[in-house]
Amino acid sequence: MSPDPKSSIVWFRRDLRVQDHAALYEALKRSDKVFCIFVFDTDILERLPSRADRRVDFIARSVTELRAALRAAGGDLWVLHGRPETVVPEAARKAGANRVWTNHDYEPAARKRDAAVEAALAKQGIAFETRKDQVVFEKDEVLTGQGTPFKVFTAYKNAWLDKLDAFYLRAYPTEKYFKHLASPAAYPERTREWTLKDIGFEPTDLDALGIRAGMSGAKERWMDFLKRIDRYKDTRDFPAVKGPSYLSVHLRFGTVSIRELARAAESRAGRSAGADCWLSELVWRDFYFMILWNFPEVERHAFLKKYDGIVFPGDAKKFNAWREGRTGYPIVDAAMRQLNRTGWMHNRLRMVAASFLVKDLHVDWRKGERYFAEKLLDYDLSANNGGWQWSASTGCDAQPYFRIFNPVSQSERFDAQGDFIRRYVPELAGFTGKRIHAPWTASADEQSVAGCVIGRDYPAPIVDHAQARKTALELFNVKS
DNA sequence: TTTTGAGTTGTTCGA
DNA sequence: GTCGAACAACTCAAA
Repeated sequence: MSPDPKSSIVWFRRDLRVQDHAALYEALKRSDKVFCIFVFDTDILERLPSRADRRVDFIARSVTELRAALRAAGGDLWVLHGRPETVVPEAARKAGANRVWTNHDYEPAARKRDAAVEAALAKQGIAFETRKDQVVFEKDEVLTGQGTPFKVFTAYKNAWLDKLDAFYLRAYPTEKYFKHLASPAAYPERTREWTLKDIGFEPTDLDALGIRAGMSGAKERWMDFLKRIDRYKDTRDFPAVKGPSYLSVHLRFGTVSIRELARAAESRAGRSAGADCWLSELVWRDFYFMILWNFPEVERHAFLKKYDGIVFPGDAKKFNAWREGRTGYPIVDAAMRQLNRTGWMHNRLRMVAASFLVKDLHVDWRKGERYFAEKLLDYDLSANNGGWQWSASTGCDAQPYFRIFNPVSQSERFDAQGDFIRRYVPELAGFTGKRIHAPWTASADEQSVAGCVIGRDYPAPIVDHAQARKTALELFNVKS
């Protein structure tokens, strides 16, 4: 059947919503009939170590909600399972579409995938159209006066804020054109109710963790954060306090629009220190997407080339102790146990844990970065890599490498009462607020009273921070 | 081309 | 407890 010139496909990926969606809006506006698809990519799924995967579960739930929303709008969602370069062209052909719309993805692997899909579509005479959607400003929109990408954040942020206006924050009113959604009956195959089991996966503990997927889950967290946004600056650094937005996972999968969030923050600009501070975090997000696009080699290499050749002597024993939360440094162990148990870690602790692995245990930052990638529900290559390289002093605008976090003073500053530590390292709960940060300094009597003998009930520190700090300084003292 | 000011989130030391 | 300086010298971005 020859393609109907007025039919197109919208391919949903990390943009699992119907409102304010760039590719969906463009497709609806320019076509008479729009078919929606989502692809469970077997190239990705087959590499996952477990059949019970929180991210797959989160996506599946979000896809289910997306399908219901599209159905309510008169359309449908066709859920496919296979390799995108095969199933996307096949779907386009079956639907008689001559155009496939999707939103930009900036990760190296995704860029490769999209190039392959585009080539496969071109062979069939089908166009591939993409739009910016997951960031406010993308790869080449905010540049230095020289037309080059920024490499330091503050200058980037100033230019970003200068350029920002209502145009860039406008919502794409998809609902205006919902009448162009292809009706369920128009789909070449009956789409059906669909579950995790269909792709060989199992449900996880998202409910027990209080994580609600989909647009409704995003909205719930967003409404809750709006009540707290003015206090964000003062509360965000304390892991025992409900300070963050907890929206990272929703930004990861696009169950909420970045424009909607930035618009709300921007509308408070200058009147709310909390909103200004949070907007700045959204700028960081754009910044790291921009860096990853312009310098894709950072995925595997140090951004600062002079540090790329460092051989990190930290061994598997140390790495395993870090992973399992038994380094003997309570704040680090609590952070790692939070990650292992919940798939999330507070931002302050991501820095503490990363600094500790690299600067105290002298393990290559890439190993830590990969471990976070495996565990974090909100894992995003750009932000995770950027954050790790920043902590490791190998990244953008590395301040001098001798800025090394002290795990005890960080603990005293940001978890003063030890509430967070007690939550995740209950064996230390008997120690007083002061001692809990460095329990090895407690006397035998104190340990006995606390019901926790160091070296028996909780590990003694596996490294001495002062000594490890010196070693790190030597490790990084390389000539450019 | 040269100059100038500045760089997310810090720590330690000594007064 | 608090404060300022040192950490060591480089890179970035704009003027």
